[in-house]
Amino acid sequence: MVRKTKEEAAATRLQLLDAAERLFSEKGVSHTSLHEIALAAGLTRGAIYWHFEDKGDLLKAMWERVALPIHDAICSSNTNKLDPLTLIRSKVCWMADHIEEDPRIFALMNIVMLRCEFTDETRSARDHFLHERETCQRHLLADFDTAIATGALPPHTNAEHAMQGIFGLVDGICFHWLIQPQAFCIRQVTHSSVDCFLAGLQRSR
Amino acid sequence: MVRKTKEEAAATRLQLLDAAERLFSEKGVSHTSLHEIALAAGLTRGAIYWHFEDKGDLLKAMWERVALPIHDAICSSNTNKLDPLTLIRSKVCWMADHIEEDPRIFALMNIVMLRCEFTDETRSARDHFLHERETCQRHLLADFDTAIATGALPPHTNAEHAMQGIFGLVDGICFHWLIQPQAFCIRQVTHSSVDCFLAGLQRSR
DNA sequence: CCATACATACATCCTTGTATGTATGTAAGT
DNA sequence: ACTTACATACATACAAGGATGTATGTATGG
Repeated sequence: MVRKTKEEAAATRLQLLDAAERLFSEKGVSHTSLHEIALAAGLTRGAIYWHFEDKGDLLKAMWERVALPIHDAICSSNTNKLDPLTLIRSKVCWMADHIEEDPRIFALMNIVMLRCEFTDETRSARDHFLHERETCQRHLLADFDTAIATGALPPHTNAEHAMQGIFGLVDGICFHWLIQPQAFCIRQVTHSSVDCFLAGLQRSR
Repeated sequence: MVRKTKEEAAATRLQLLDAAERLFSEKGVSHTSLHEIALAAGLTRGAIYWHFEDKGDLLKAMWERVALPIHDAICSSNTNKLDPLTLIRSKVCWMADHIEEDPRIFALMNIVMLRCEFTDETRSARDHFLHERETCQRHLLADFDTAIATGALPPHTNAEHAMQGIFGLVDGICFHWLIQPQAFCIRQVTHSSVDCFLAGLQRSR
């Protein structure tokens, strides 16, 4: 059955992205062949090579599709007029709050942290990831600056260290949870750890 | 040149481990062939198959060689009679204090976090890693219990959450640093973040 | 003389990339 | 309205290169 209309082609593309997402997350990027992906989507490699340049391009496309909402959540401006620390808390806990429910986010983080070698093959996807990561860090840094400026954090606070620390904290917990999801509740541990870290910032001398 | 004596054979084995360590860290585990490893060690695949069962076994052996000192550092008993929080601090900062100097530790963490897909091929090595990881966590948990029992931390402290949090913190910072080593000083950020986290624990209600 | 410690040779299986085939949608011409 | 022609959206076929595992060769130590 050859698909013809643009809508059907777009649907095919999504099927391929779905299959790639699932297989990459289950078996690892380099251990998944394009043949397997096409098969899982009920297609052939011809479809993949029509929609994507190669495996790296497919990975990148899959990556971009999921990374967008994550990026938006963390880089969103303070529309609700939350106080600075509450804003930071809600942003950095976003991942832990959604990774259990949203299989797509789970798959992305699983691929990034456990199922993907950072190498030439994944370079373009990785560059995209790093670029978004930097944007998130800049926004978070600005949020810390605001918190310091408004007195929510003491004036001597090192915003750069605070940002790197809290970012590492949530990613590290996520990393451990992905390795052993049954070991602990990522939501609880992330929330209490973030609260603890922010409390430590507030009361530092 | 065929090597004969047991000492020479042992040296050959170490050469293979060295080559594997370097290439795995540079190119990723699945993107490094046994042929490349043998070539880098000035040998052939025959030598690898003599000393190891397959790629997974080689990875596991390489892993065990480096993981041991890390394990010892974190699971060591409190011989210096440090106060509980200082002990915890020194243990969890050990990695950040050594990863820049020791290329072997750098390679191991780089492989674990960025250059290795957690999949069937790496299963035996991963299981070993997870087992040591659990041992470290148990020791660290005991250290937190001691800290609570001696009053260094408030009695209502959740030791399990604290352990997961601080472990995630240092691993997450390590993860980010490996992705972009030039972005920040891992030692500084780790130390200040750990201090901050422990301060938060101390002054929590 | 036998086991060790490799090197070499061989067969098989994948995987990738590309080239080609093909059926349909679509737009233009008449 | 009907044909023509071309682009689209794949499927199929082909060629080439690795990578792995194993089988065999071989030189030396003990």
